[in-house]
Amino acid sequence: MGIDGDTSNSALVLRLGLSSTVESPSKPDNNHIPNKNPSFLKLEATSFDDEPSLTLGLSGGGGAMATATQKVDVKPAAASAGEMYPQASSVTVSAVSSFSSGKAKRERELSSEELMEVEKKNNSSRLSDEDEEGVSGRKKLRLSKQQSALLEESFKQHSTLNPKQKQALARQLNLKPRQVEVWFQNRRARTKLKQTEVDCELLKKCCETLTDENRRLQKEIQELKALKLAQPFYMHMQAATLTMCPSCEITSGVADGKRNSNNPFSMASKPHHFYNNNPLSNPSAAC
DNA sequence: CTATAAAAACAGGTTACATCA
DNA sequence: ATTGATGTAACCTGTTTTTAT
Repeated sequence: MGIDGDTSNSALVLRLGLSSTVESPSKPDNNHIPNKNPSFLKLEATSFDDEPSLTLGLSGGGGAMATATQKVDVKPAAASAGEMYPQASSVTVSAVSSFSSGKAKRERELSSEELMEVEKKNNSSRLSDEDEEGVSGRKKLRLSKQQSALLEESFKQHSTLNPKQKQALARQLNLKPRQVEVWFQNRRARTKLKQTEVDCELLKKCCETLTDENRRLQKEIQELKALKLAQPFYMHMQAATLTMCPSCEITSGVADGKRNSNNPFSMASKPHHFYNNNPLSNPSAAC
């Protein structure tokens, strides 16, 4: 049984190594991110700079102060996209305390996009659908077939997006950049999950094979032990030949011959008979 | 040149909702 | 009509990388 664990472990390590190489492309691909901000932010700002809530955030100059103010006013917009902005400012105050800092960070991005998007919604039939129920809690939209297809298409080309691509795709799909971003994140995760499942199946099969092999070898050992007990004499020679596979045995035959000449019990041929007749004595896979 | 903080992006995990059998 | 399973959008948290100071 100890053998089982050992072999499967080594197989596991090997396999994981392979799978990790499969997944690797995402990181190197992300290196286009660095110089995105200037143009990206500018674009965002121009598209919605007439909103009062935005001016709050921007006026902070980008410090902790700015994030705090944005955290306050953004979330209601996200939670209730269909509602008017005037309401947002009043609702937020009560909601602020429950937001984590991480969330606030994300909302900062969302704020600009959200505002821009809500504006769009007035003329977007598909987005206005979810507005109606987005009054409380998390809203969940279903992407249309076309949107999914386009996202898939884009994902095939590159599994990560730079800000410009994200922006363009979002415009094309009439979605928020954040939604595109989330979709890609989830899509990457699904891809990885699938790959992991495939790897897992492979490992299972590998494990089964090794288990069978192990069982077979254990059985063979039992047989040989039993034989040893039954024929102590014989086992002297057996010991010499047991570790050899048939192909090796040919070379050992010479040695046997030499030894046989001196051996009063010259039974050189016996081992061969043994091997030929014993169904358990298959050559090991290694040979 | 180095140290540091802030910002952005991502991975991994989780939650909540929609859909279907 | 109800319910459990499944898929997935949205979210949270921690980590890494980049950039500005």
